[in-house]
Amino acid sequence: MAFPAHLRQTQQRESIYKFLDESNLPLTPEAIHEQLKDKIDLSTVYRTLDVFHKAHVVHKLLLDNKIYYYLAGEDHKHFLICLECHHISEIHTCPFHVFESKIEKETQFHVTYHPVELYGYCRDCKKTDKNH
Amino acid sequence: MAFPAHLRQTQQRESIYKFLDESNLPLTPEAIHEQLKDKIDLSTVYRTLDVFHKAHVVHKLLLDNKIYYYLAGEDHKHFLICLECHHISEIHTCPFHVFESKIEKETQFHVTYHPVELYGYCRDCKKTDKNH
DNA sequence: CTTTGTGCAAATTATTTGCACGTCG
DNA sequence: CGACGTGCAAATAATTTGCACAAAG
Repeated sequence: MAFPAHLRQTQQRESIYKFLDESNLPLTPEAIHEQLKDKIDLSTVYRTLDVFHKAHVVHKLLLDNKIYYYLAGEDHKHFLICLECHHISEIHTCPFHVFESKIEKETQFHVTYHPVELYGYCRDCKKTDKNH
Repeated sequence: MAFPAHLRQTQQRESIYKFLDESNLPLTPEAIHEQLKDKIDLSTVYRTLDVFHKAHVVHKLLLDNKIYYYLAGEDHKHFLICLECHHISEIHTCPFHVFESKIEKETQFHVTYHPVELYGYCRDCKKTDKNH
């Protein structure tokens, strides 16, 4: 997808945007900087992600006390997050819209997005542990 | 609700548990410590929340780059989070279970919980800004 | 008693900021 | 040009840890 039109476009922002786009999964500022460190300072990564977030270009997600960023994209994204190995994978369906409009009507709250993280244990980690 | 039976029960843990239970909304370690600072050290708050989290007694949520903790309780909880004033309120319905079992079947991922945060603008903040 | 939790202080990690300079539109 | 973004270094905030002592079961 293309770089958001209403934001000033710099080389750094483009790189970060592109990297998020290609990665396709949530990433920490650290991880982003790790890949682009010869071109971009870590503080710029933070500032850029913040700009992106305020512009609703990215969303955030919490895992293992670290903040992950991912492109908001055109439709909602949802992730399966393993509590054991911390692996994140994406799922591609969402029956949640109905619920959302119901909430909007009842509460007059304007819902802009609903990231849904499903936490649990992936197939491999399920075996290993006494994780239920 | 009662203190989880399988965890060693100390005064500090009881206090923190009780405070979360009464507050009923997600809280930061800071905020918890603020209330209990004469009895409990901040590092104990962190350690306790971590124990609770590993035992699935609490869940976490991210807002404004701060981590909030709330009691998992017996049934799922869902929150409306205002991106403007950062107010959190709870909603009490959830049509998500069906989706959850579908995912479990398809992916063999064992879902233990699915906190759902709906982000958007509350009634008051909706008026104020050019928030859509 | 033996194991596990806690306070305190210090260390580490994560995030933010000021400022001089560079780049975008 | 003039407004806004960036790098660098330094500051602040958030979270974690070591260790000696205290409390729980």
